[in-house]
Amino acid sequence: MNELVTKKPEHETIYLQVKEMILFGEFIPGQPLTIHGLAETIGTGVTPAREAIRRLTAEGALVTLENRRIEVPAITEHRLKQIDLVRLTVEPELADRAAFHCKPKDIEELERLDQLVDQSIQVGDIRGYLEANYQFHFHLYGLANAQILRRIAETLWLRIGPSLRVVCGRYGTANLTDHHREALDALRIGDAARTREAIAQDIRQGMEFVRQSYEN
Amino acid sequence: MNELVTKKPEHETIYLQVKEMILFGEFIPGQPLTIHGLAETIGTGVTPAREAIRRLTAEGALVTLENRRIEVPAITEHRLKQIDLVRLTVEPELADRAAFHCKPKDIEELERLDQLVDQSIQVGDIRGYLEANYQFHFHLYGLANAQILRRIAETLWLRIGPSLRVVCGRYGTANLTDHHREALDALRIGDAARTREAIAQDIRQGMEFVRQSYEN
DNA sequence: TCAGCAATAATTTGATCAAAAGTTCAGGGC
DNA sequence: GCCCTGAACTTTTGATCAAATTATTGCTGA
Repeated sequence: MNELVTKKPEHETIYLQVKEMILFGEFIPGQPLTIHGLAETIGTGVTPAREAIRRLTAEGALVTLENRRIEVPAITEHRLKQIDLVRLTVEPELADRAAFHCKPKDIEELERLDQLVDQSIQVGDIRGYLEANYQFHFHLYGLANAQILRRIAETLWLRIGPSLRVVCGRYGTANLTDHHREALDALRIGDAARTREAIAQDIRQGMEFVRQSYEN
Repeated sequence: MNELVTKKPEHETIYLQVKEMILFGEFIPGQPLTIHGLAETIGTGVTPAREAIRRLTAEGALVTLENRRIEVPAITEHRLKQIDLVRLTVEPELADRAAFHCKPKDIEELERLDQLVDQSIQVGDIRGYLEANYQFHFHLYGLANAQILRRIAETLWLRIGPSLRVVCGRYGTANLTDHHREALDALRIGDAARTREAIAQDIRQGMEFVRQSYEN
C-alpha cells in the first residue's frame, strides 16, 4: 500500500525547521550555536540535530570555526559582492524560465504572496515580510524546472537571511520596496525577458538596501 | 599550547575522502550507495560516514531518493545547461580575481600542475588527468580570495565529476585539450581579463566535450 | 506462468554513552 | 596587577544498539 504521507526522518524535519529559522532571521549573525542547545530548543535528540547542522554548514548557512564551534556567519561587503554576482546570474534566469511554465493559478498565488509582502511592510512585520518575500520568490523559482539553479539560489538566501533581518530591524520596513508588480505584469503577458529584468531589478535593489545599511 | 596539527574529526576526513572519490570518478553515475557499505569500504564507523554523506547530499554531489536510498546522480543535458551557466559566471570571475594575487611561486606551481595534466593526457591516465586538472583550477581559484565563489565552483565540479570520468573512459584522453597555457601566459603578465577569458574558454570547451559525448 | 502476499533480510534512523577535545575560571607565581 | 597553570565543566565526536522502515525472497493459489 502506498501511504499518502511518506514519513520524513527527523533530521529532515529539523533541517527544514532550522533552515527557516535562519532564512527568517531567528539567529543573529555571529551567534554561536551548540548542537546540544539546538537539540534542546527544538526538543529532539542530538543525532538528528547534528545531521541537520552538517547539511546547513555544507550549504554555507552556518560555519564551523577551527575550534569546532558553530556559528551563523556575519555578512561583509566582501561576501556580499560574491553573493550579488551569483544571485544576479541565477535568479533572473530562474524567473525567465518560470515565465514559460507560469499558469493562471500560479499568478494568483504569486499575487496573494505579493499582497502578503505589502501588507507585512505596512504593518511593520519583519518576520512576515521576510517569509512572504521568500515565498514569492521561491514559488516563482519553483516553476522554472531548474533544481540546480534553485538550490544555489537557496544557499545564497540562507547566507543573507540573518543580515537581512538585522537591517530590517534597524531601519524598519518603511523603506522597503520591490519589483514584484513588474514581474507579475510581465508574467501575465508571458514576457520572459521582462520577468527576468524585473527580478534582476528586485535583487539589485535589495542588495543595495543591505549595502547602504551596512555602510552607516 | 597551540598544536601544529589540529586533529580533524573523522567525519571531516571521510567527507574529504569521498569527495575526492566523486570528483575523480570512483563512482559511476546512478550507482547506489549505502551508508553501511561506505563505512565498511572506508574502514570506519557508521556515524561519521552518515555525516559525510549528509554534507555531500547537501552539496548536490549525492542525491537521496524518496526511498531513502542514496546514489550519485547522473548528468543530463538539462542539468548540464544549468551547471554551465553558473560555472561560466563563477569560474572566470575567480580566475580574474586570482590574477591580482598571483605570485611567481603560484605560477610555478600552476605550471607544474599543467605539465601533470599534459602528461596524464599523453599517457592516457584518466584518474591522473582528472586530479591534475582539478588541482590546476582550484589552485588558481584558491588565490582569488573568494570563499563563496570557490565553494560554489566546487559543488559544480562535484556534480560533473562522475560523468566526466565516464566520458573520458569512453573516448580516452586523446581528444582532451585545454586552455591552461593561455591562462598561464595571461597570469605571467598580470592580465586579469585575458586570464578570465582563457578560463571561460577552458570551461566552454570542456562542457562541449561532455555534451558531444553524450549526444552519441 | 505469474500476480499477490507474508516472512525474512538489510538498511536507515535516532537515542545513549564513553572518550576526546575545548572552554572557563580560580588560584598561585612573577 | 598580570599571566600562567590546571582542574572542573561543557561540548563534540564516534561506537553501539534497538526500533522503524524498506527491499527481497519465497510461497501460495489462480
